Amino acid sequence: MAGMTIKDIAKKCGVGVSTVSRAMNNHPDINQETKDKILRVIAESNYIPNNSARNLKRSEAKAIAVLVKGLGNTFFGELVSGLERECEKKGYSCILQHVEEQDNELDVALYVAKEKKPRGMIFLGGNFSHPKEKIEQLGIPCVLSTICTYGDQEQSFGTVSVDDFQESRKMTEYLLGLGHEKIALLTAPREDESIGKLRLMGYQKALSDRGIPFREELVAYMDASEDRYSFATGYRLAKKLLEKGESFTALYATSDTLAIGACRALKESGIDIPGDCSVAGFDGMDMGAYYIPSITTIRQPVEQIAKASAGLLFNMIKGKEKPGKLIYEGQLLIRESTAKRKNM
Amino acid sequence: MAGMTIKDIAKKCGVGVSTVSRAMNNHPDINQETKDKILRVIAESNYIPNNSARNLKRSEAKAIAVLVKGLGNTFFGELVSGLERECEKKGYSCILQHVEEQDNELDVALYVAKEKKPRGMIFLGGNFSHPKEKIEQLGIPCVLSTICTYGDQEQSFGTVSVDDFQESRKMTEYLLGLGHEKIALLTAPREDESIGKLRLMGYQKALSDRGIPFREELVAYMDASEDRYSFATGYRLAKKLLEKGESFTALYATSDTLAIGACRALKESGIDIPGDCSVAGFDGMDMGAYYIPSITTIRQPVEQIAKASAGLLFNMIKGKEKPGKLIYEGQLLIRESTAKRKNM
DNA sequence: TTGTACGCGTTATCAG
DNA sequence: CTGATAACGCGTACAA
Repeated sequence: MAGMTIKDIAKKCGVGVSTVSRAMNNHPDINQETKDKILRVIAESNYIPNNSARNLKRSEAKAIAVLVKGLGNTFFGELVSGLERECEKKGYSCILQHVEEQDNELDVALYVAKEKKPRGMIFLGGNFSHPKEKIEQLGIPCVLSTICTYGDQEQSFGTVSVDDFQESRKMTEYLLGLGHEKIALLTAPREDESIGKLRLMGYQKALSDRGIPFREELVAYMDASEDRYSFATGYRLAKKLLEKGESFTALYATSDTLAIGACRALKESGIDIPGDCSVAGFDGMDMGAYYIPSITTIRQPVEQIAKASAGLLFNMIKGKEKPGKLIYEGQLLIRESTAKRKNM
Repeated sequence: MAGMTIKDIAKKCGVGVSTVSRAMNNHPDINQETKDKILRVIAESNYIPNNSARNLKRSEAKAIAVLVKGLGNTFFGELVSGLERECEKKGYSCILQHVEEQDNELDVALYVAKEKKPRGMIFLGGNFSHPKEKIEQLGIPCVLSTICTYGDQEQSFGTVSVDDFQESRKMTEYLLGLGHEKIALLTAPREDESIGKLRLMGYQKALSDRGIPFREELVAYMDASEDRYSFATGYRLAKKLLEKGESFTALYATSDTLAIGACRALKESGIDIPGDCSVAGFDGMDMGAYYIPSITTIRQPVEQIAKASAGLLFNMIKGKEKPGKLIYEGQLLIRESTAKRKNM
């Protein structure tokens, strides 16, 4: 039977609908025997409770929602798994919602909030430059994971991430330490005001600390409308740099995908990695370890970030904690794609 | 204001709820002026209709659901985009639902069917060996995309894919044509009854056509409980083969991810690709093109499959077409990772 | 063209 | 411990 409802089950068991409801939702006030019987009948009948009706009725679900913008970012996978584990521990369920690259994550969030009534929300990906007012309209605590916002203003949401500025600086310093001075940079669009900007600034800071002038010609910015963090973009940007005839002995891409795309472009120009040019990425994606050469990168501490994000959010839900900024340290993974500059 | 309902909007506009409903749902019987006014008020008020209530009330949504099992499979991204495009053309909306690797896709399907009331469903990924009865309980037309089921029994669902048997045979023949006779194979668990089995059979067939005996020692099967199509698995399986001391001049992995993992393992053993050993994959993932060396593979015609899947499903919905098997041809992409056997 | 009233499947409240 | 019944917010038949 297809369209079964709680009523059908009630009839089958010879009880009232509320008793069935109690059985399903682990309510305390119910006789164990009746409960067992009802659950058995439910299992036999392939009955599936209607979630729409549930959500409609329920004032607040014991759940949090996780909004993921932009798939393909493999490292979100791990993050999500970690988040799910934490939810389970707390007895919360975890609503996963994907947001298309071109969609506005906050609009989606508003819908999800209304439909699923979660008690809190975690955002992965996206730039997240939204008017404060609109965020507050959500009416539930929010945590941005992996997205470190630029600036220090009081925020209405929590934030858990690495310090993109410092980590980027760390990577640049590592490359400088290898003797590279002409370091090409592949990065987010000029307009970017979050991660991209911070990573760019970290790069600039490291240079200036060494008294090396920042050279705009060595930076390839993504196109705001067309590009994403993808292999193709990395390839295109590196190609562009090469065609302009820029000379550099290292290339630092602000994501591992970009780095891999760039490697291909370098290879096609007959440039050996790391012999002629070192290449570094950012994120610590799985696949960088399997690439040939394996990619030097900054690994984001995914488990920690997941755990901390969930922890912060749960505390915010309980009113125990105010939205704050949590920073975790990334790990510089030195692999095959980087080496000392030749002729030093 | 947070919890706004259709009533609030009605009050604000001085009209009845049904008029508001009509305005929102593009009903014909409504005065253009009142409609405009209502829509304006809605926009100003940040009102969001409650989807749970909508779904509860609506008998059937003009939508199809797409269930994706196992992210990480980059090539599903393209497929989903294609599907979405086709839906839009038909005026359908497209409900995307992710299924965890360890979850049962059919259970999820049952939930989604009940909650969102789509008119049809498309399944991506998974093995899909489910009892016919349970599938029929879904009560709506289903299409498996990319999953070609083994056997020829009459099915209750449609199927759009490449012919995994033939394509696998094609790849093996290509490798044989290069002079390779000892071809290692990285493939699905022994228990696999769908894609994995077909690809294995294609490999065997190609060998036997040439009178080359099938050698079990050259095949590395995934572990049913632990492994997936991942870099790590490819690495592990190739490593295992190497450690057993098997000698082979080509390695055919039944997915590009496996192939890339295997490349890494070969490299670490000092084996040059394709100099000492050719490597081939399957699927036509983006990243295979950027790998060094780029990976020879069978490219699945994603756009065609997406288009055909949607087309078949819509026809099944309209009752125009019975569930059937649609086969598309894959494309052998010869890239850098394969070459003629040395010393021929 | 518009408004009123009912019901979709649940859960929660309350009286038994 | 259990059952009837009132919401939840919306779409829609039907009446106006």
